[in-house]
Amino acid sequence: MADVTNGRRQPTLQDLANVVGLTANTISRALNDRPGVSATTRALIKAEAERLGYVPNVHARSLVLGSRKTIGVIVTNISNPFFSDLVSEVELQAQEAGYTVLLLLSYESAERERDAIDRALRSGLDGLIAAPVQERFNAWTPVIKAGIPLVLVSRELPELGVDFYSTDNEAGIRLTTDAVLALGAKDVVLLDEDMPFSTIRLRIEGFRRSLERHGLPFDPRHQLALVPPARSFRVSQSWHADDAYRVASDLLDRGRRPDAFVVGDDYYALGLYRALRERRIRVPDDVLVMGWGNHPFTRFMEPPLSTLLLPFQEVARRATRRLLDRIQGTADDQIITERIVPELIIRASTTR
Amino acid sequence: MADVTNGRRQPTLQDLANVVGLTANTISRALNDRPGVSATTRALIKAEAERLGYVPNVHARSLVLGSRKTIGVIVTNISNPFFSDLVSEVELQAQEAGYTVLLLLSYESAERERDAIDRALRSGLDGLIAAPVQERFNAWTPVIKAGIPLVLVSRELPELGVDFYSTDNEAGIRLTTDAVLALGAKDVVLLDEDMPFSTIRLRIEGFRRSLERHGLPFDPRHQLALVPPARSFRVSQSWHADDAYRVASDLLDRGRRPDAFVVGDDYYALGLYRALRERRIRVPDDVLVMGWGNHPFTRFMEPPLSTLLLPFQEVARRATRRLLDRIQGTADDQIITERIVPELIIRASTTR
DNA sequence: CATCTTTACGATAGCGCTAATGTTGGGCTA
DNA sequence: TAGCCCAACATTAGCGCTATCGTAAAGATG
Repeated sequence: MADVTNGRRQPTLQDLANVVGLTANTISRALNDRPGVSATTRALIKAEAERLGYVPNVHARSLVLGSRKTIGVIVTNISNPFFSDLVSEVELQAQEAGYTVLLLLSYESAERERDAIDRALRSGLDGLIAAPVQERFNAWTPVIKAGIPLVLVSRELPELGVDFYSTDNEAGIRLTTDAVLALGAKDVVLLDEDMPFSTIRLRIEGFRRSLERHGLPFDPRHQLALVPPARSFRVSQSWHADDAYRVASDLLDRGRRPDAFVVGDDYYALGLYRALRERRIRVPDDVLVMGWGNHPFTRFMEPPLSTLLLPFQEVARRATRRLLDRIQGTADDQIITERIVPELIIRASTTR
Repeated sequence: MADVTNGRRQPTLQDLANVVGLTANTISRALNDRPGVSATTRALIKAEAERLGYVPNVHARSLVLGSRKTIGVIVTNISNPFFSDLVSEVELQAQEAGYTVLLLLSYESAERERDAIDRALRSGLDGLIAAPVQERFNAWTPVIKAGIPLVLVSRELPELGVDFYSTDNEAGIRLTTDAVLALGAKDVVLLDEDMPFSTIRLRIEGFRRSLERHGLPFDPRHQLALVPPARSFRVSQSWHADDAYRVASDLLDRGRRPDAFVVGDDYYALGLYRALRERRIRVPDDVLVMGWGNHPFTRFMEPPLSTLLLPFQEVARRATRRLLDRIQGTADDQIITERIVPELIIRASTTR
């Protein structure tokens, strides 16, 4: 077989045209199922393309079409099951729409986030789905300026004026807190991360309101146990559980004996369980424990942990659809803010 | 300020050239720090580019340079901590080398894998890191044909003749099995997935050899408990643990009382623990349990699970470096096959 | 002061593709 | 059979960038 590619690796449209005896344009129309080619030549061309292993050059195609059929996803780390589920679902949705996914990780670092945004801009993406690291929104303004559709998830930046999809943290904390209060808990402690995220602030605020609705006092010194921020976001590690173990142990050793714990992450419950077990405090008899996130191991904890199923798949689905609508120009010009209510999962840790 | 972009969204090199009064060529040289521009004009150009928010068009750049500075990663699902760690590390390494990462998921489906490969080829990637779904290698030959550097991880396809990096499954199963045998176990059961992967075959084979080295018989009907393949790979779920629970319960209810379990995934140990607990079989007093993977929850199981730390980060690091070497043409033409030995982590579940 | 070199830039071409516009010839109608 | 239409192709141009070569002016050299 003659080398149609003139020594180049991949055959081009022109190579195909030379072989078939037609012009590159016709080949392009044939392969992309555009009109203007007879059925027989179309078949011939497709067969020849297959035979030569022709793969269209996306660089050229992207250049002329102005699109790469790629959306970017910026999240802090995919070791967090929430984000891995989110990214998985985005990939699935994008793939079905003929888009591929560029993954950029920020590792909870503002600097890395800035870098990720920069790389996203330089990658010629059609759109971007992002869970921002921080409260400062101006890191994202270049994306807006560049006219690249942006949809935020998980953490809101209202100043940006872009679509936002998230799990409903307020509804979530209300569901979990009310569940233990309904069982008669009078002294509930919220064990959560000590970070200045809007999500966490919303949780604390919602927690406070739930207590007050039930006529219970809220004193931050008594009702809050804050876990120092995690140190590494690179790998799936259990520092969360460790830190929670330490914080819970301290609290218990200071003689505090709440009758219920509500936590901001299932991993905290893992550490909390150990602290309680060591002190022979029984769940649920002596204390109720309510998780957050429905991590895969929670069903197998002893006792099985009541927790909150976060609808991250649904968040991802809606965010991706919205982004694709924006990319394809089929979106209305309204700015959507949706918070999807999570689902309470009651297991033995809050059953009496 | 005059609209230099003629109504287009993003300013181009030409726009910049018009503003500064030079040619696009000079602008390009200035911005990319290539010689042929005086220091003063270079500074001027950069300042102007900054002012106008100029972002180079990657599509055009990729077309002329023939590279997109992007590597693809094909894995089955990122809900598996192994793969999420792998992808994270690849992203980190790639990013440091100035590359971005395109994520493609195959969900353990041969069909989806084929589609992912197809999309990878059409995405104009510079290279590809992949954990194949199946044993059939011909799905990957188009990648080789297209001349795109490919590095496999986790699952080997020797016929392809490409670099391969993995954790050492044989060494791993030897480490875990020998650990329980060293404690005097005489009747060990391997609880593993019932799938035709080379990794699992290697585990079973290594398990058999370990038994025989210790003068113990290996009868598949007694020493093997196989868990049906997982049903969904989309989300982080605990079907693994469920299935293992069922298989272990069956085994125990048939009256089998092995003195040690070695499992192929920490999630199996989670289900196994429950099956044992329900039958008041104590770990480690009545039976030893050895995990696999060092999932973040294992330290907090009761008793803490001995397990195997899989060096997925190291695998990712080496694979990425090798791929980048291949892309940049700095690799020798040898085909590397490396298996990195995992690290045994002894906890209470195998302590007497 | 003629010649050579160097610096700083411009002019041109082309990467591989698609969109827009031409061109041809065969079939149809009146 | 003149006139028209339309399917099936070709021709041309251009997306935004970089590489290559060309050129004018300034400086170096004897």
